[in-house]
Amino acid sequence: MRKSGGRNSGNATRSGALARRMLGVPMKFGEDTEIYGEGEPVEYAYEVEKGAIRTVKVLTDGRRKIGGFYFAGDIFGLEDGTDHDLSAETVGPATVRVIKRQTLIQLAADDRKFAEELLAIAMSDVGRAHRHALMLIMTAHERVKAFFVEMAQRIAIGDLVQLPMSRQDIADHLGLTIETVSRTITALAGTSTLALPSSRLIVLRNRSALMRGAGAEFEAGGH
Amino acid sequence: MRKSGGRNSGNATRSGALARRMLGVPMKFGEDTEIYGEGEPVEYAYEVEKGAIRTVKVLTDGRRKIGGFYFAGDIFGLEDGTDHDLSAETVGPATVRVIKRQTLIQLAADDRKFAEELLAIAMSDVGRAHRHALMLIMTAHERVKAFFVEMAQRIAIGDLVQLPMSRQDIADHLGLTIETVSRTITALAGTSTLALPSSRLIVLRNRSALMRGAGAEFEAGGH
DNA sequence: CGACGCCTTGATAAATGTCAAACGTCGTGG
DNA sequence: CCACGACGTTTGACATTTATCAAGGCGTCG
Repeated sequence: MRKSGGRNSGNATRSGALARRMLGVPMKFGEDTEIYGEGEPVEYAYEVEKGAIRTVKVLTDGRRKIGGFYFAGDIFGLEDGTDHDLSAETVGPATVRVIKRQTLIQLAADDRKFAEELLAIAMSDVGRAHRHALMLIMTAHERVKAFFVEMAQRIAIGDLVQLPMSRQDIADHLGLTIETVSRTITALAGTSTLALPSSRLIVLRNRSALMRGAGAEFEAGGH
Repeated sequence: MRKSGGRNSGNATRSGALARRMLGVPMKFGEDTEIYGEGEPVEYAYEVEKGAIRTVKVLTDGRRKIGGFYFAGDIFGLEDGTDHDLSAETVGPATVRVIKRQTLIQLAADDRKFAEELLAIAMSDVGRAHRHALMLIMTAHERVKAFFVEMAQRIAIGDLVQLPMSRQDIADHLGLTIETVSRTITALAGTSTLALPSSRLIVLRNRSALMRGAGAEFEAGGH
């Protein structure tokens, strides 16, 4: 379904809770590669070391939903229940630290500080999921703006955002069609809110215009 | 904004992680009463003992979003960060167990089993938020159906669902207008998928028709 | 009995999705 | 080195869904 430029996103290797402790085994994955599938048992937790990951759910009628994107330093795959609710795939080539869920729980039991950190990660995931849900009740323009605000916070280098994901991925994350996303981005470029040297390269020209109406409360809490 | 019949939802007192351990102080609240406000510091965690709670966010332009509903046995208020992202209000008169967040963390540190349970609660919240987000990308009909499927799982007594919340609450939870919700419910009653003896009383007449297309994956995982 | 709030229903407008085609970029092969 | 082809993206015309505006019904409580 994809091929795209093998250009991988420029976000540097940020270290997260696992990397700092040298936990887990780094594994490399190619582009558009499944790391775990929907319905598979939850056995591991993962931390992105390099690249980007998306969690995906495909409905029976073919519609696709992207639960979230994970970048360097982010942890994913932490779910309750026995089976994964969504599958996880690489957006581009990526390196991921893998650790047994059971090991993680064990470590948490032995190390109180780590336990708190783990709980904090789970709770911040709750916050992220809530913000995502909040975003989905807004208009198409607001959703797209909110998406860029989030990307600005998470993967911007200065005013530059190098998008690792396709328009289709963005659309599936925002619950919109690719056409609506494309039109909205064009409109934002028209008002000089942002500029796009290429479709995957976004320059933030006016952050306050971007924030305006884009949830208006995405700065608070900053996760 | 509300007055409604003081009829409180019939769901019995289910006990959750706190009540089972006799933790926290039970407090009574009247209808439509704020338990904590958006922006307030996160100091306590809460468990519903009786009644129903909604978490609310009001956007600057007046739009209202309901993050979720919590019923007997459910825990809410567990957030990371220092401030609440959404406020919490009673839907009808309710009893809520209140416990200091710090106490909870302390307990978790001492009791490994409890720590795991706490982590599981946070993770299941993530799951719920994801399902909510998933629901929000579907059509109005599907969202309403999914809502009733969820209610059927969470507060049904047999085939009877006694809704504690107003149409407006449902609309704000589903990201729809009250009119669209109303029309959709009428349509579902028209196809005998459900019957409504009164606006707050729903009889599930055809669960499979309700599930059909309503996410189709809401049974799996059952939280 | 009357008023108020909630819910439903109807007519119309606006937003977004669908279908279709053209454009640009990039990699491949002549 | 250039031409072609594939794919992702953009743009356009039109259909559909949902929101908005407006009014009426219905039950509940004072």
